[in-house]
Amino acid sequence: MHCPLTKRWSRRKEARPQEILEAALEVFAEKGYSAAKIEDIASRAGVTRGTPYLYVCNKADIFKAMLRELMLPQLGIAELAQTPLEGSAADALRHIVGLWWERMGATRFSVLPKLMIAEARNFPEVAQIYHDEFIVPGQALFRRVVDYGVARGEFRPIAGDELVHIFPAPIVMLMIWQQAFAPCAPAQTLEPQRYLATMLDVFLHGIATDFQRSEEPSR
Amino acid sequence: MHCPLTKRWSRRKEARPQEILEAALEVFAEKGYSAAKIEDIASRAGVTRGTPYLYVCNKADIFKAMLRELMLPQLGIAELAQTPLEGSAADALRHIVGLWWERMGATRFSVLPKLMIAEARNFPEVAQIYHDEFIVPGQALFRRVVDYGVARGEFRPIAGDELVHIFPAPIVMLMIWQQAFAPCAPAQTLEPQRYLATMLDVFLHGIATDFQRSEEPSR
Amino acid sequence: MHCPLTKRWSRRKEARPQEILEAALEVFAEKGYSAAKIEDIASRAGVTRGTPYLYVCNKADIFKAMLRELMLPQLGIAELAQTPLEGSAADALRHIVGLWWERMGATRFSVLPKLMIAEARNFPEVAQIYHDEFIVPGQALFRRVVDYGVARGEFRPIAGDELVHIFPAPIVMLMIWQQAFAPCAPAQTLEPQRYLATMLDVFLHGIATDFQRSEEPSR
Amino acid sequence: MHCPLTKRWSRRKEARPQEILEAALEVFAEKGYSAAKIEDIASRAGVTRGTPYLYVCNKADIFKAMLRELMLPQLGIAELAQTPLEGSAADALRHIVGLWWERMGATRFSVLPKLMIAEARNFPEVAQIYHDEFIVPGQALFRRVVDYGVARGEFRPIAGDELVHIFPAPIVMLMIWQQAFAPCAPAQTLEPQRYLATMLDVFLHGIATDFQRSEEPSR
DNA sequence: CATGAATGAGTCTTCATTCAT
DNA sequence: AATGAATGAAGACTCATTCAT
Repeated sequence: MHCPLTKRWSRRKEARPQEILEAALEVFAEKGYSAAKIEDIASRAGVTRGTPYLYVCNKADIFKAMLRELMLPQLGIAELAQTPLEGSAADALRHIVGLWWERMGATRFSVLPKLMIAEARNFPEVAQIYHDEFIVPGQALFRRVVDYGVARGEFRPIAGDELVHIFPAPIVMLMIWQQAFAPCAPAQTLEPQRYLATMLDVFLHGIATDFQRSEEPSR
Repeated sequence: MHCPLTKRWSRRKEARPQEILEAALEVFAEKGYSAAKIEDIASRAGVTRGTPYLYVCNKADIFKAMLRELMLPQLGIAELAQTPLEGSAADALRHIVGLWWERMGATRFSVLPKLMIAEARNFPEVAQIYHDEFIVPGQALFRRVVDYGVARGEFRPIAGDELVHIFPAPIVMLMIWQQAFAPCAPAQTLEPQRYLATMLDVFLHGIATDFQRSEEPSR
Repeated sequence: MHCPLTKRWSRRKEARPQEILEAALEVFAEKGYSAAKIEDIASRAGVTRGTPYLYVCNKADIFKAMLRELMLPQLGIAELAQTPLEGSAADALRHIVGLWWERMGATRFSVLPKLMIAEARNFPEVAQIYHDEFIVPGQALFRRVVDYGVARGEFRPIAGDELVHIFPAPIVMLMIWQQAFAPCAPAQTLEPQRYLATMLDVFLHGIATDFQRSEEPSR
Repeated sequence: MHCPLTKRWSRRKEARPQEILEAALEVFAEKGYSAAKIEDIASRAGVTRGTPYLYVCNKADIFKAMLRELMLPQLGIAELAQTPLEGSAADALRHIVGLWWERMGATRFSVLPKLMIAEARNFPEVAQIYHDEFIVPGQALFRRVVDYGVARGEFRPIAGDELVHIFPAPIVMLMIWQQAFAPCAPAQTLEPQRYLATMLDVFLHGIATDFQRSEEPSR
């Protein structure tokens, strides 16, 4: 028996799918895929058990839809990859890192790496999409700037295939830290801006040519 | 059934408990905690459903025991942390990275980061142990060497609190890559030795003093 | 919501109720009662989920209404039972069988036996109606003709209580065969007219008096 | 919390599957496939919800297994089909009908026709098995005897393809009557032996040659 | 009248856990 | 010590039914 004192529900056909995927993002972020319960997602979206099934066909589908339709489009990697390069390559890298953090690290999307790491093996096709539509374009983005810097004589020629993995690693690890381990070290707060600045400092020094280095001291 | 806080599965019969934890490691690595089935662990250990419960009181307990009693001890972080420092700090860092990869990255323990990232929120007390007994000593290890290098005039004085997060990130990401995403990019094989060498090259250049840098070119 | 015992879905708007019952007939015929979905019925009737409930108060009620108000009236058993008997009883039987097939066996109502057989136990009151309004009058019809034939000296006096079950059995089985098993034997097509002729031949020979038999060879 | 005063269960590995299929037979017979609940089957077999899944993989599988492993083998149609023919064909038919009733009509297997009629469309592959392993051999059995009777001059040459459907129809209908409609007509009890005798009388007269008929009066 | 979003009771199915053997 | 049959709580999913629009 329900309590008829208030509206039981209202029609939200337009908004519902989005609301459900947002709720799914939160719950999957907290529990991981397997431990998440549909009912948790539903109630966090303000609906009941059956409602998600009006929009998706099963649990795996919620997961996939959340990644495909909520996360990847809003990260705007592809678009970012086409910004014209002009001026200092170092500045371009700083700019990209800043944007990336703004769009992802500082948002609810910062769970994405954690989620994908946890579930890549259980959802190979989702992992593939993440790889193809996020990792690869992200690496290409860095690659482009690094090559540009090398061409300008700003950066040393360094093994690029490895570098595109190495460079983003600290940024991704920062997201993961905040998602997973921050509560374990309440004393030690990692301030993102400082962290990113340090990381950029080290990396830019690390790949700068000697000429550049003597000229342009660490900001 | 109570789960005593002390070591809970005494070694009743030779290798059995060890075998179960090894099997648990494999299965948890593949599926994650929630999706792993006790029966899978049991049969991979060559026993049946009921047997794990002779040594462990529930599923969570297998997970914790595997981490605390199988993984952490064998990584030998604490011991590593006490190696005497002499000679070049850069060499010390290279040595540590090499050892770390050898003991962890190249072994079945390389799933540890993935597992902990995935389950930290669901097992806060395990995450705490991982943090206290692995992350913190690991960071201390790096910190010690970096401070040593700074004292020697080899490294620039750089924000250490951030650096100890930044430095290990690419190494951890390499483990995660191999565990989670390598199958997504079959063409692109990441050769660990090259990867680690590149990463050390960039980092050591990145934190070297200008004096060092002109004197000792990137190996 | 109450389900009144009287006709419960008044014809509010022209043909709608009829359409829904026709659709229900098709869906129940295909799936059986339990496996049929209201939505299937609705969409086959060209309306949506909620519409049937404007005419009917629940699923069971659709089933009952379909049987009572769509099928039974159109079979016209009661009316058939009053045809005057004159001339040969054998011809009367042939006539009745022909009519029966025409009105039921060759129409969409030929699912009726299958449906009732499947659901009699789950819908005892519907089964009772089917029994009282279809089986009993049908048997009475045969009984009347058989008695007439016996009185005329055309048929042997045979246990009538059994005969009225036995005689219709092959006709009913033909409907069932076509509804349920025909797809299992695509090679073997059972031609109804031949089938009914053979059945009549056997039965009429079977109940004919010896006198009749020698006089009037099988049609 | 369960009541530990009595054994919760005992191991019945050998007997369980059989018990579960027997229980399934009863429940499916009462409710039909869709309306039957696994839990009903389980509790009728004296076990709990989960136990059937130790032996079958899902509900459809219970249904199929019950038909394939419990019913069809015990009906022994194939074996029956090989009894040697000697003496009167009429006697052979009487014998077969008697055996058939004994083995099927008078047992719990008499629900088989009802079940198959109800579910043939939902389980086409089961219907096919029923057709191939029960209907076809059964028809072949009758065909063989009828042909034998024709060869002996005992029976008229009659369209055999139809006859093999027609002849068993009243027997099958008797089973169906008892399963589905008997409760609708409590006054009218159909005594199987009388029914079968009447049916045999009519049929044997119906297919007898005139010569036979004058010679051997309806017992 | 009709719609169709939402509900939530009802089932199937899984699997951690127990315990008689 | 080990087994594995059985348990039963938990969770995914369905669908008859309601009701705001």
